[in-house]
Amino acid sequence: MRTARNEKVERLHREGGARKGSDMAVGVKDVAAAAGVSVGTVSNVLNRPDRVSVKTVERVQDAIRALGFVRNDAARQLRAGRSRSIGLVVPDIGNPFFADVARGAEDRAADAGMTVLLGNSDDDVDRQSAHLELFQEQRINGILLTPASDDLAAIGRFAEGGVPVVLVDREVEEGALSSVSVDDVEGGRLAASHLLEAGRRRLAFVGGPRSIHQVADRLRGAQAAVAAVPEATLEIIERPSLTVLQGRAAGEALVEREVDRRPDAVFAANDLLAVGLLQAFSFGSGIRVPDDIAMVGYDDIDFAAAAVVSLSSVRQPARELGWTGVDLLLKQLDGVDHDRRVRFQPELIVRDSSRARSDS
Amino acid sequence: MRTARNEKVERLHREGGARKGSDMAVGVKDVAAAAGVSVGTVSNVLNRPDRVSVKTVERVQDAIRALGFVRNDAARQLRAGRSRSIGLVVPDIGNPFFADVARGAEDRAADAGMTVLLGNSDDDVDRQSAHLELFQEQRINGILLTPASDDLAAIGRFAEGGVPVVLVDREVEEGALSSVSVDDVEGGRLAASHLLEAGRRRLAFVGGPRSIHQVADRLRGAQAAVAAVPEATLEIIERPSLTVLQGRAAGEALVEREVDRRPDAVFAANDLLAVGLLQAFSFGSGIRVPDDIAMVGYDDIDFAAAAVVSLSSVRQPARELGWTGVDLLLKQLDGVDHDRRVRFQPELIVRDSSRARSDS
DNA sequence: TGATGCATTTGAATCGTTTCATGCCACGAT
DNA sequence: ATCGTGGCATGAAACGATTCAAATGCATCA
Repeated sequence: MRTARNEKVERLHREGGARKGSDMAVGVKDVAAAAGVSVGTVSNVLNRPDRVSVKTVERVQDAIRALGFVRNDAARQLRAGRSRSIGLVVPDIGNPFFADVARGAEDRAADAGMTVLLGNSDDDVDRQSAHLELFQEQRINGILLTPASDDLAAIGRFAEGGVPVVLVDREVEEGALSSVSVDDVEGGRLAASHLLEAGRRRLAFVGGPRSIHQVADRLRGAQAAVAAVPEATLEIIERPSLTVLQGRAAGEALVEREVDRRPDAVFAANDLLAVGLLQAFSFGSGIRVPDDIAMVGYDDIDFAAAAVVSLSSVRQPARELGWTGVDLLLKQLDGVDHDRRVRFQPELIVRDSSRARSDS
Repeated sequence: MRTARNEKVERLHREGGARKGSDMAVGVKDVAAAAGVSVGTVSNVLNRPDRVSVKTVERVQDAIRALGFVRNDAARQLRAGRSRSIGLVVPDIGNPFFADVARGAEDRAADAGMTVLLGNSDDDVDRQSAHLELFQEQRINGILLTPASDDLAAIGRFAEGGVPVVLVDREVEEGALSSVSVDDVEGGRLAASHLLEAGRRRLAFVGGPRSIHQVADRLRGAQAAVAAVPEATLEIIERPSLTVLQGRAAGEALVEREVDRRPDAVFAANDLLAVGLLQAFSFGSGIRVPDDIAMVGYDDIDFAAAAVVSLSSVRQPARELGWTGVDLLLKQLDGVDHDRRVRFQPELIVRDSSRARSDS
């Protein structure tokens, strides 16, 4: 045994430290042998250098370098009972909003020496649970999840199974689930108030299916703001999804209308809709933005600022959402007492699409 | 020992299968005890059900369900010596192109029951190697990497360390590295040829630093196409980065020019630049797209189709890039002989921004 | 009846790291 | 000289799934 080890180390040395191929894994035992200490000491150097004398630390670290030792995380986490990864399940990483969430999450995780496992659910419950199961096998430390379904019960059960879950962009009334979200009611209020303050009175809300939590909340906020101004009205233009195409269709319908039946301001439930509306309004439609119709979108995606008529939008801190989600998870893991639900306030970014009428 | 195990199982049963809390992990031993078989059999049920009698399989699976057993992947991979994850390191997941790459990679990985570890390098070599090291500790099966630096030597050394590496959107002349990429020279040629065929002769290329491999190639392709048409010219407008802002600045500079010194077509090195140019051209600039200046971008990001003047663009199959990258990795792992470098052909998507002059 | 072959099951050994009770040593106080 | 004390180092045990040589049961055939 001893001898075998030694031979192995010698072979490694002979090869000059930079091993080609990959047939042989260097373990703590090899390092220990090379440094002339015990495995326990090597482990201490790795994890609690302060408990080891300076001289020994150096010797061990030299050996680590010389042998090109890389910790085997599987063994480490087998012993520890937990891994150093967290799972992130979003509907679609291709959606810029979630890409930003992922970015924030990964940043925070990397700070903590943790790693992010990515899963796309496509809003499909089966894909979602497939990911959750796989992640669970990896003994992830926790999950950031934007749930695909309204069936939070299943997720609740999952959370009770011992894996901390943080809901992203979705709150749950009660129970053990943590969440990071943005106050969508306030966002809707902000948008509508801004339009009202700019002197608009005939507002319209263009939004996706009301079954989507976020859409309903944004509408609610807008309604509240409108209700506070006596002569103001809010028309609801419902759309089946939140895409550019739907926005364009909605816009074209408005263009068709008689001029005095058009709203003088539109609040779109997200920026994609808003972009579609903008497109419809610019095809020689006779509608000028913001002169005839002022526009406010939601999400403040990168393109909002880059649109031809730069789009006012309610900013959601997507990156912070991800960052904070992981932060919550980490605190939960450390057993630190903390808020289980963080709610951000949205911010209105005013751009050209809702500036005062040029002819006011 | 026996007794202790049995007590544990009984306790689990008493709690009704759905364990609250998380103080106790269910292992193969528990399952084995509950099913009245040995651990080896449980393992066989899990991994080679065909070697176990039907009756036993059922009994074991019942026990698994009853106890809520979840395989501990750490132990599994410790024994196996390798994990079931692959690493993905991109400059920024917030960039729609890389988000799509990630999407494709994750799809393919999920098909194979594998999991994707995500890392953002921010084009920073240190961040990049931090990720690589972390991933290496996790004994990932391979890495998909869009390298931050030109220092492929370091990455080559890494690859020789035994971890299969697939470069994404970047090729390497020789050596052991696999890659998936798109033929950028051809993409440049396509764009320029298209503009030439539409009758344009005074072309301009707007592009980021030439040190970026992709930029240089796209330019090279465009130059080749232009050289083939005697009276055609190609002006190069160099820009320090590939952003909307830089595009707008370049556009404004063109607007300033005397009319007869302007190009009649612009090929932008990516869509963000193109969007910026479009913006500059539409501010009552007197430049109409495509009548005065035709435009072609690169990447075909989602917004290209949604722009006010819908943008012609050279499509890169981002999702396939990711998908194929993982596929290459998997083949490499299975020892299947296969191409180590896959190169996609780009595709030109023609939209309004480069249609024939309305007054032709 | 015993031998033979096949299908199934067994359980100890293994992977590489961390933990922790234990041992060793040197130095200062008594 | 003896006892404590504190600083370091040690190495066996443990984590949980997988593997594989060996054992077992069972049916078939000579």
